Amino acid sequence: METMTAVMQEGTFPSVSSPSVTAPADKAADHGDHSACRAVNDVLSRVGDKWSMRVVMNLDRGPMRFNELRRAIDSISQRMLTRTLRGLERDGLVSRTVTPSVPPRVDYALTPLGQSLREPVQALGDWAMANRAAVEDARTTFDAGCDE
Amino acid sequence: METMTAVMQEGTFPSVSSPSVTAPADKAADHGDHSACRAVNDVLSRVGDKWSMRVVMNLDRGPMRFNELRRAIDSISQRMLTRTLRGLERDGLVSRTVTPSVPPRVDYALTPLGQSLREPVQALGDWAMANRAAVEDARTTFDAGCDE
DNA sequence: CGGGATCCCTAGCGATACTG
DNA sequence: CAGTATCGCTAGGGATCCCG
Repeated sequence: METMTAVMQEGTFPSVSSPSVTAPADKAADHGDHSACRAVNDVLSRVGDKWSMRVVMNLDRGPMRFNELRRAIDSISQRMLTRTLRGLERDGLVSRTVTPSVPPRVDYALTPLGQSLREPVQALGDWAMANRAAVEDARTTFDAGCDE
Repeated sequence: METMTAVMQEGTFPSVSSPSVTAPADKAADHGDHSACRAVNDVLSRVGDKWSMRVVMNLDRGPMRFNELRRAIDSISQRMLTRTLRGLERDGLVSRTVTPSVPPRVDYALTPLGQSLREPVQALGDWAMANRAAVEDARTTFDAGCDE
């Protein structure tokens, strides 16, 4: 077995409501809500994972079987689909339903928790769509200025 | 992302390896929106990166110098801070300002683009905070049922 | 102080091949 | 069909030393 999501120890994340944009030189260290940071880092790992969100997005349209998902995502290897689904299942984002028929049938579906995750992820997706041009442009500019 | 090969020598920083844009015009891969998927995967990689968001969150409180950031994030290595900042700068999320004084001074700050990213990320952070108990519970249950 | 260059170890992931 | 198991590669990332 293995630990899929690397849990870290400290840092800062939510509750960043100190808009002292012009006043540095004070405490530089994070203010320690360790558990909060861990949770955020945790979900970020899930989301940032190469395949998790692809799976979630596909599952959004209803339950799917293993190879159905495999074909839908297309470029994913069978190994990674298995591992990704296990991770999502472990986190309670996806449910796994086995139907012991003659060819065994397994359906994967989003749990309510999984569905609720879709919303903030969608927001991030919207940001990506809205700003990808800016980002790509910045990249081009940066690369050019670096090499010239 | 295709032009990022000659810029660095030790391996270019983040980015999603190859978003499965294998060329065939049809093939009925995902559900249509290839470019959208690529953009989302892209930003997801940034966000899911171990350090990027930590840096962004710290920078939210105003410009900071290199070692100031280093101390703030604390567990980050100098190498990763450099690389993370480069990546964020390349994507236009962070600006780098050099002041050629006797001890050289370099300030990093969030660009407007970087600040705008904070919002959807915050939403994700909120989700994490709201559901971390559910996730941890699911994990415990899963692990127990798996090993018992 | 800021950051490039090296060394090296580990996790992530893809490609088979095999099983119920 | 739905996995599990094994191998091997490479990108991620920590530690260290060095330089302007």
